[in-house]
Amino acid sequence: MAKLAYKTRQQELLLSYMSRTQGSHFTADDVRAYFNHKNIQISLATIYRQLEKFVAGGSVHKYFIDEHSAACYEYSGETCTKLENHFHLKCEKCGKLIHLECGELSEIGSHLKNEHGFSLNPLRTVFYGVCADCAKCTEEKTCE
Amino acid sequence: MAKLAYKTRQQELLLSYMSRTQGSHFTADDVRAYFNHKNIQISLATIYRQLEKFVAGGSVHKYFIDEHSAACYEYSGETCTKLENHFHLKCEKCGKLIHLECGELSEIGSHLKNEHGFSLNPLRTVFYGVCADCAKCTEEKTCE
DNA sequence: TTGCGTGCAAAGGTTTTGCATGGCA
DNA sequence: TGCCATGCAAAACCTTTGCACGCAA
Repeated sequence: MAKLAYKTRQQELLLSYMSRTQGSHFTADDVRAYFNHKNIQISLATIYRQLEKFVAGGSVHKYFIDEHSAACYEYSGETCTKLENHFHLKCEKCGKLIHLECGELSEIGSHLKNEHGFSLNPLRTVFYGVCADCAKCTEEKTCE
Repeated sequence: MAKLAYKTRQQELLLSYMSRTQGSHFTADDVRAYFNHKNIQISLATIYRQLEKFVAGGSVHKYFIDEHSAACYEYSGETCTKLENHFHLKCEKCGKLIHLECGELSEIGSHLKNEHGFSLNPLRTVFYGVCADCAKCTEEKTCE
């Protein structure tokens, strides 16, 4: 599969963007907009192609939060292991994406593996539901 | 939100389709193709609009398995409770979608609720990973 | 020099929407 | 009759792809 054979200006730009946003997620268009704002041109097609390579290489993770909106990318640098207990919770009400570090939750993975032979990929899995804030608001009938 | 105000021919068609496919999932285009094959015309726009109403009403569940492919719909009839322990596992290798009934797994929901205040919606959540068959094949180096 | 990377524009596929018409109650 | 539902076509959206050119090694 595609490798990072050459070092290019665009690749450096993308890396610099991802370093500063480490720990949060971004879309391909976020990258384009960021550089466009600084009068630096970089093609969307190139961003997609570069991201695809990083995803294949394992240093960027890709997941989808909203049905047909843009794909989310998240840079983990070289410390892939740090993301082992990293889960994504998506609130169906307010749309908030919660990054959750929870060792207990990773037991799901063990259960799925041992009982069902399924190797969970927590980096791509997004848990949908209602976050604490929205649940509170619904009870109090103050939101929505 | 949109309600099933009127009873129409197209709505009956959709219901008849969903009754026979209960327990599995389908896309909007599956419905169109099925009826088109029988020389019964029904517009895709209508299917989408009808499905949206059923989803809002709670008797149809909607989720996404493949990134930018079509949305999946699943009819639960009037027995919504039956789907409480119903989870979806999606294999990243072979693309297979596994419908899993597991009481233990629903403890994730409890944990998320009690420890993190998050109300999981298992009907929309899809667990990504590698299924038993594909894991086996990878070990034996016979697949891919 | 070799061949990968880039940029542009066009195509791809699914879903939504505007508008006129049709049909339920 | 009044309003909702339908059908068609066009639009919207994100992403991929073909092709010619540029650039890294």
